Amino acid sequence: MKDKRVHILDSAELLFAEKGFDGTSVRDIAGHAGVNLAMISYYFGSKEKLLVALIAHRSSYTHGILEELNKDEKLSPWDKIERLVDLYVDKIVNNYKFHCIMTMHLPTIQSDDIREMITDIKLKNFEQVKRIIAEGQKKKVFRKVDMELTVGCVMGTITQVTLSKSLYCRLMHIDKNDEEGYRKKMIPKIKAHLKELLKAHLDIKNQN
Amino acid sequence: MKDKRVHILDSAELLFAEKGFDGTSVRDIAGHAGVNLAMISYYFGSKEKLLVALIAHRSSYTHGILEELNKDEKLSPWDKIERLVDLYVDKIVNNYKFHCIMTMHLPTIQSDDIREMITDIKLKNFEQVKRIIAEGQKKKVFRKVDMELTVGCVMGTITQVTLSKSLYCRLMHIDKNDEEGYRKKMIPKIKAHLKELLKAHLDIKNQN
DNA sequence: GTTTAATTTAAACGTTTGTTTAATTTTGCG
DNA sequence: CGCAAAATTAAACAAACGTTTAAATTAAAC
Repeated sequence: MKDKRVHILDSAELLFAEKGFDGTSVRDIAGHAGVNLAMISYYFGSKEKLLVALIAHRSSYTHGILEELNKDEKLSPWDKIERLVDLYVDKIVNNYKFHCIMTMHLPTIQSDDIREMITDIKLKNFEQVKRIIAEGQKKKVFRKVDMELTVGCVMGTITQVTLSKSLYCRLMHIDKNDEEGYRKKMIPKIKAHLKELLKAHLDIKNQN
Repeated sequence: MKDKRVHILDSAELLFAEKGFDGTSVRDIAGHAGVNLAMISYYFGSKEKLLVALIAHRSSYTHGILEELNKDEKLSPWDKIERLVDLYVDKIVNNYKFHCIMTMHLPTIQSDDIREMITDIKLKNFEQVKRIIAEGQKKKVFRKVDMELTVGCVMGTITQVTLSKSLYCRLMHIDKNDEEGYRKKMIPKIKAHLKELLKAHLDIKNQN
């Protein structure tokens, strides 16, 4: 059954996100996935290789979408910014468990291979976003901004709200256990805010 | 010697930030601090209580500074925003190890007490910042914005750049091992970017 | 139906974990 | 000095860790 591999990966994702890589034991994962302890070594080789498999499994398709968005010549720079915000907010909020692992636990992971792998994925996505901004600047629609920090701001805002979920639930009077209600309220809020923010920040007319 | 307590706290901070709470053993900390393993239990009681002591030790003074800034009636809303950015960037970048622990590892910490403690600290600081923005809105200098997300954006940007340090070093062609050079270049960059961003975002004249 | 390979299992492996113990050394005070 | 309290130590503790083993079960192929 191929299902078992996926079961293990799903359980690992959930537990790594909640308790961290080191805070999660192989027994935890096996128990949660309902498989024998030894199956994890049998399928993935080791706990660390399980993490690698998880990352590869989850981060395969993002880059393709960004590339498509970039190539679309029918869209104006402002359109692309809007789509970009939608894309990232949806992706991160809906896969926030995986996003937790990628951002929170990256620095604590000792394996150089894994760190390198994650950095590469991030760098490639970064380049795509930079190209969108650069295009807007070339067309004299966007003003000159610090591109790295502009991207960092968008990513950082989403990450912040995602990682400090319980904090923002308290601030915004949302029940933190109502996963579905949280998304329904939060996603449009973040999208609107980021679009507004970028509009003010990037608009060449707001030069100061 | 009181020094030994501080030694242990410093080592714990460094190692928790680098390897995470669960990724750091009490033996690691004792070894790094140059003290006997049993001293940690002797002084702090347990590994978890050591973390509590660390948090209490580091997060004592921030709130006072924010309160002072808020009360200062000689400063305009824009002045306060500038000072706020300076304050936060300096604080986070210079204490980025502690900041790592507070943001990255908070969700993975199982103890409800500690989580509650950290959330409380963050909430209090949050309220102070919101009051600054609210004051600017009352004085018709700032426009109406989503306050929670505006604060989230500032915090998120700094956190993003701080946590993904190695990524931003690669992006900005800074040697990631040159700690001092990194700060010298990065701190003014982040400050300038955030001030510019907030100027565009908050200015009542940029209504759209 | 027999044989071979793939899967699944319980048990055990040697380490490492956080914490405690009990003995020893250092310190502060009369 | 003498002596009690505090600090420090090496050793041991049981529990949990990631991984391996070798036997048992299931699936696939001929």
